[in-house]
Amino acid sequence: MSKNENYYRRVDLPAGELHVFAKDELFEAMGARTLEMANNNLQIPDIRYMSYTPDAHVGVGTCIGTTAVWETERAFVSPSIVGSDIGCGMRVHVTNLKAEDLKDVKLRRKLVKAIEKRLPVENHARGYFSDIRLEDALRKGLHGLPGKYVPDAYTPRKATSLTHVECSRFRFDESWLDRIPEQLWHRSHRQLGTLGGGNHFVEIQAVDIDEGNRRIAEQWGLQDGQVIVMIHSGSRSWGGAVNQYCGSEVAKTMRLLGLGTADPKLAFAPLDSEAGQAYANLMYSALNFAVVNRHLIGYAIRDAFKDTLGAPFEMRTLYDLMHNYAWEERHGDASYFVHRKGATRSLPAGHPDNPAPYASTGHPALIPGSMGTSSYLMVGSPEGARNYYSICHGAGRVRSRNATKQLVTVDEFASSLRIGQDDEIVVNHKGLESIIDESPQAYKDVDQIIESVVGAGLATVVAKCRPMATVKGV
DNA sequence: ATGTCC
Repeated sequence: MSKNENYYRRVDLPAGELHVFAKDELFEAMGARTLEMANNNLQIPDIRYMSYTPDAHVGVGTCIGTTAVWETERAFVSPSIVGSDIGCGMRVHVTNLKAEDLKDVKLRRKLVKAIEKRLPVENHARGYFSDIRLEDALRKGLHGLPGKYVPDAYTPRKATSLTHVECSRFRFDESWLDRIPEQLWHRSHRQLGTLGGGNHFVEIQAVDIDEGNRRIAEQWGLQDGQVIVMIHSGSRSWGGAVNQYCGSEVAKTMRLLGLGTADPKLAFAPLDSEAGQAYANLMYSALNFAVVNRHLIGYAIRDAFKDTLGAPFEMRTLYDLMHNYAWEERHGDASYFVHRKGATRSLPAGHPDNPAPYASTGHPALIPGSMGTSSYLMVGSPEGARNYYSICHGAGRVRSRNATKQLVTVDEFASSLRIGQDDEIVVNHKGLESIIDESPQAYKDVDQIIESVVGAGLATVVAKCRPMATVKGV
């Protein structure tokens, strides 16, 4: 780590201050368009704080990597600063396996096949959980699931399904659900327990503990070489339904109140307006969907492991958390409405908002890398308060899907996954052509992102997680 | 991201 490196700067834009947490070369690579977008977002009335994490890049209306904060009493809510996949986030399960148990590439292939059998990954796929009512999941989150799906039977010594999550149930005014048209409801039926496409994935990884945080790693129950399962998915078409219905409501309100910026795609409304309330309440239903969806993906993977390995198998939940959402948080003595779009909350030890099991360590912050590269388990630092405890959400895209398809060959992609070697990262796609836009060259180097977060003092590394097998949608 | 244009 170079001593003269800067990891933070304040950028004074015409509309206000943008705080950027990134090492110099990452900041310089962000480009003028990211600053233009910040300047538009800073024109939303009464905004109190806005920042970019080092993985920030251009998105629709608002950059992915944004944290934007209002005081709750005069808050605006913005579908653009939540992002299209409401509730998108990460989940990690800790197995009782060691990496050497999965050393045989044939076994990893068998495992990937077993996962595909229980986890629909193709476009338009229906989920297998036909006895779960969509309404119950939307209203009550994990508490709306039948008992058999809260699989603590797999974690006999410790119940972790409901306690080791950022939030097991988002409460909201459920009468807003009636506003969603029947046709949009229909799309979401039987979609719980499906992976989705794009950057969503399930990955089997091996843990490498960082010496500096070995004590915390042990308190989290992690050991070197331990196999974990990392899940990245969101609210599928239900989030889309919420955006579709609320998008037009928010647009109406903006016209009525004469609100807007240079970017017509940047949508926002006062939180206490009719449209703001519609969006906030229905957004919470989508957060419930996303948490339940990742939970059920975990449930399916447990069964796949059990089918493949037999033997006593455990897969307790380490944590589930989001990186596309907005909600109320207390900071100091005041209440704030915090938006995170491609940003992860990372609370330090002792912070009162940690779930009970992580009160004394801080909760795990789950940061995925790109395909073929490592992922990270982080923990927040007290100094993270200066950024409302937001850190990065992953590597961050560096070139478009089309540009990546132009640039990267199938052979290059295959070699980055070490296809054909003993330590091959097994992928569920026979041909890599269809997911070449997810190759590592589409993304920034996650190690540089992590170095920036650590260098800025926002969080520290607890473990680096090496990929062994990956399941992707299309 | 998304039954990615019913």
